[in-house]
Amino acid sequence: MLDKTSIQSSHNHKNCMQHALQAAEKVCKNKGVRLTSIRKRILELICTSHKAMGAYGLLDLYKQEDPKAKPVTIYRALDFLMDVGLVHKIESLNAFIGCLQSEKQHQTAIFICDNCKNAYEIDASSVYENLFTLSQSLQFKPQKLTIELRGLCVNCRY
Amino acid sequence: MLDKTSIQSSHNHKNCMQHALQAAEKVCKNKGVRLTSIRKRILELICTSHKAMGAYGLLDLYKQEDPKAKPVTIYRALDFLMDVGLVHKIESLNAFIGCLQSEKQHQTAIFICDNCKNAYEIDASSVYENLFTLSQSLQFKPQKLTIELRGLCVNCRY
DNA sequence: AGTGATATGTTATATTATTACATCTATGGA
DNA sequence: TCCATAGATGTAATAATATAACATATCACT
Repeated sequence: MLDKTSIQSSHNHKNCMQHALQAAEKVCKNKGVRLTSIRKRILELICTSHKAMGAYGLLDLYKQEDPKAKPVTIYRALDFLMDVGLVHKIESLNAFIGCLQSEKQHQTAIFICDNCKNAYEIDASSVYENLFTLSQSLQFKPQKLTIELRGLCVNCRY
Repeated sequence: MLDKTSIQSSHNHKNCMQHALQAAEKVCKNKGVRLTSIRKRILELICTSHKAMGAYGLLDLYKQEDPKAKPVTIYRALDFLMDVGLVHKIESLNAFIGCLQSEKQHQTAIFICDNCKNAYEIDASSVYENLFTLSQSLQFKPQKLTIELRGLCVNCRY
């Protein structure tokens, strides 16, 4: 689970990334789906930083290794990774981040710094509870929640 | 303020819309900005239903009245209307809805029915409080919140 | 090895949004 | 009233994001 320390610029990102990738293998195994080499590589590329990445940015990177890659190559990998819960789309940016807590069931909000572009997924269960209650009072049946906060992170706010 | 009754298919939409348009005039006057005829017409088109509308859908409608209209015509109007708070973008749909409570300061969540495509903006102040508290604990300075729930509305869930 | 399901390759195109620059219009001050 | 100018609109081109359709390849199981 992401905690307050991981939002610090100082956190050990190598560990952070390694953990995400190991979790990915585990999650795919459990679900009986295939983390093929393309999919794995796209996930790695996303996870190299906490910055949200656009599909075409990923394509540019991936093309360095496979010049014949096309947009659909990336979108297919992203669709898979999102289905499995290894990647999330940030709707307000049309961009993607790696999920650092893919093993656990999670109810998260995404905090996006408009200065450094880092995006952090933070547990927000109580916010979900709140929204579920509100849904109930409207007799609305929620299926997918999007909670995104744009602003300035602790490293960029001053 | 939108309340539980306005999510019913039965609500009187003519009133609903008229109210939104009158509020728009007021809001623009107060802010000293110009609700020109293009802008007003685009707002009217958005407000004719509670369904989220894409920019190109609006363009098609608007072209019936002004065949020379271009995408940028619509996007400029939408940008203005969003700045003033008369329209909101639904990020998860790349679509727009009219704001029915533009006079009041508001902290809302958007409930989107994936069946009938209606989208309702509902007061969610307590959710905002919750997220502000969470932000504080992360020393994150929030500037814009996006809260969207996709699911099934009371009219479509059975 | 054969079969069916899943994944990938390839081409084309759809959808959403912005840039750049020209022209027009509203508004306030001389 | 006329001018200056800021804001609004016109017009063309293009950027950025995403999907469709169909062919081929690969995996996993028998």
